[in-house]
Amino acid sequence: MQIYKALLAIYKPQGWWPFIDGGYHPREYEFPKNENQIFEICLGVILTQNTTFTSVVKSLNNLNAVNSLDYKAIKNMPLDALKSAIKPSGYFNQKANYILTFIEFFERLEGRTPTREELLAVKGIGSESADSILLYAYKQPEFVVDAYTKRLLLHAGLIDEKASYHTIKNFMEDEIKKEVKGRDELVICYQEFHALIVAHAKLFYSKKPYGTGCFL
DNA sequence: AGCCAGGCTACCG
DNA sequence: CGGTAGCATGGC
Repeated sequence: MQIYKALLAIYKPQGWWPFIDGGYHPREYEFPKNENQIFEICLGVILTQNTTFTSVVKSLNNLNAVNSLDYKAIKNMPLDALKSAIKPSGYFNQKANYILTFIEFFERLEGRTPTREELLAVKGIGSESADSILLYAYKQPEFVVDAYTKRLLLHAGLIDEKASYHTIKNFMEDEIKKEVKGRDELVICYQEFHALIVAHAKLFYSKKPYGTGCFL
């Protein structure tokens, strides 16, 4: 929580998850406001796997340009057109299939919030994507662990080199829960904390040796 | 030129 | 189980 407070003071609220038509929305936590925005987040989560978000924005804009930024339209796109649209995000063959598979899952939900186990059973959705979808699309208190989180915590001496995703996630959630009470407050803290880690780590944990210049 | 990006699956031992 | 090759484009 010391790290969280320091990052928040320096970088300010990040306002994740950004939407392509509205960008970031710091200090506004009522998003997503409708089913289309929920799906846009899920789509962004899949596209951003091992990819920069700027590349994802290009893909989302490509889809939007052909009026296909919703799950019904994507389902009706020719597969090649979908692959072409998401090409900037890389792994377009895999991701196109992941997206179509996810849409079938999303439709079967009929607006219901999925469980973590259900999400993990969808091909293309691993631990980080499941938690990102739950935290940002469905406002569930699930901390998102990514490569940056592990690098930062390792450099801070708070975790072991071989700590698993599950171990790191539990560590973060336990520490945060000591101080943050209330479900809504927890969700906001998880959302901002992960976003702040990314903002900070882009600057100090992208190049080896990781952590060079980190002032935390 | 080479490394990294807001990972995941399949397959290996 | 843990470990790793393959996936692919774009930016620096």
